[in-house]
Amino acid sequence: MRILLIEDEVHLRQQISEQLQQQELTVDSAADGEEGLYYGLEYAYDVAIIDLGLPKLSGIELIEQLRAANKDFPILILTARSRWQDKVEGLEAGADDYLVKPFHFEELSARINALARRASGWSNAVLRCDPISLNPTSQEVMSNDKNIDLTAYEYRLLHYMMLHAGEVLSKTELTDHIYEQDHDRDSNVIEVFIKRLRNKLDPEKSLNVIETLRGRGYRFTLARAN
Amino acid sequence: MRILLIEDEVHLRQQISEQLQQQELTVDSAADGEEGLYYGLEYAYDVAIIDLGLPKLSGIELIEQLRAANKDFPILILTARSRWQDKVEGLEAGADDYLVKPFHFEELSARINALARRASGWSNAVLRCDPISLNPTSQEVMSNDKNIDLTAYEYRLLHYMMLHAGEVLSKTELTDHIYEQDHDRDSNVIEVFIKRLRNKLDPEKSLNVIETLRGRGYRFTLARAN
DNA sequence: ATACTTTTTTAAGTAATTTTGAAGAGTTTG
DNA sequence: CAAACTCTTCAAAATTACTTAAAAAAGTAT
Repeated sequence: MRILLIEDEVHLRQQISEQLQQQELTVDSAADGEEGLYYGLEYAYDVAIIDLGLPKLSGIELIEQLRAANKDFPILILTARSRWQDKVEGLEAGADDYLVKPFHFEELSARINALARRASGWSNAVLRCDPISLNPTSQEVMSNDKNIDLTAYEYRLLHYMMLHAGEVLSKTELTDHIYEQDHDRDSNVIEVFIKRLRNKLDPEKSLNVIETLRGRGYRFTLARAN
Repeated sequence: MRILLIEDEVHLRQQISEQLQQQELTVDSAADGEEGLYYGLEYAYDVAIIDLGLPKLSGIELIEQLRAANKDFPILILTARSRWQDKVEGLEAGADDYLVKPFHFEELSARINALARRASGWSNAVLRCDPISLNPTSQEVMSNDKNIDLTAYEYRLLHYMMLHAGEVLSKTELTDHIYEQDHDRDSNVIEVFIKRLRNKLDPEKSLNVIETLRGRGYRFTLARAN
């Protein structure tokens, strides 16, 4: 994910930039409005962080110009506490959220993530356990970039197992989470579904996606990649 | 698409409600904050319109409570010109946009559309999933540059599905967003409309526009083109 | 108002897919 | 090796969706 940071205070800029990079985000930073505008128009960002008190081109003007140029990435504005009223103007100009300085870094991080998620239209993150991925929104399951068609219960089982990738899940626990309450305990449905999942996800049996732990349950062996 | 309208002035409420219904939107309306809160917590909406000068529970409190309950549909606030400053508070409380009374209905309509489509990740006003496009303003639907005549409910269904293109939508979710509250749950209307949409949008069955996920729902398969 | 048209809803039959339990084969463990 | 557990297969049963047609409701025009 690529972030555009426009902030004139050198120290704060470097601090934010570093911390975002530690979150494995890509950060381009600009020190004034003009430079920021250039970046904003030139590259594609997932989120922009804009300080309103900017030299050369004010934050508000910058936002207006970006929006006028049809740039629709989410914009988070930063304002000094003494000028917190400015944020209203900022929101009017097309910003999506604001933060008053000083702020905790966690707060900034949380908002960036929320903005990015909302902007990309996903309310749920995709579960990735390479080479298998599951998208809860579209309910699409892919293995090696190939689409896997699952039935309703196969999907439920896989979803639960991927959510708990690496954990040992007893058959009882699995039935409990996959069926509404009080489902017949004397049945081998889970075994049957496990079999089908193994077939569909990994027909060549080269991955060993689901491990059997005799007497204890099953474990989804692939590690979470996100 | 289902809208929650909370406005105490009877006349204005009815007027807005009627006009929104002409846009093939489903509208639930409430006359005070308490009633509005009840609806907002109970049902799923795509956008809420909240007047700030509300009896029983103020608009601001209402917004705060909805947000506190993790309701994240976009909120548009209405304020009297004499109290336009209130909008600041409203935006802080978690509203997404505002409109000062009196306003032109087209303005309201445009903003609702903009809010809804931004919330579901669309950047353009016309929903395009090649070769199908839908224009919420003119209510025109085109497939391969040919105009498609849809009935009111066919249009509502398609609009909602295209807004959420790629997502799995259960029949319950679809009825919830297309009909006002208390609609018969034991009915196969959705199936019937899906059938009609499939016929009209793609008579040759060459596209597979709407996919069935047995036991789970339907998915509009064409990808967003903007 | 009344007749006519269109749309929406219901209902019922049909078709298709999924779920499930049972039974036998296969494995592991003590 | 015997007991316990798991795998595999299969088809009956259950569920779910599709399709059609006609009744009901809503909307228009006369």
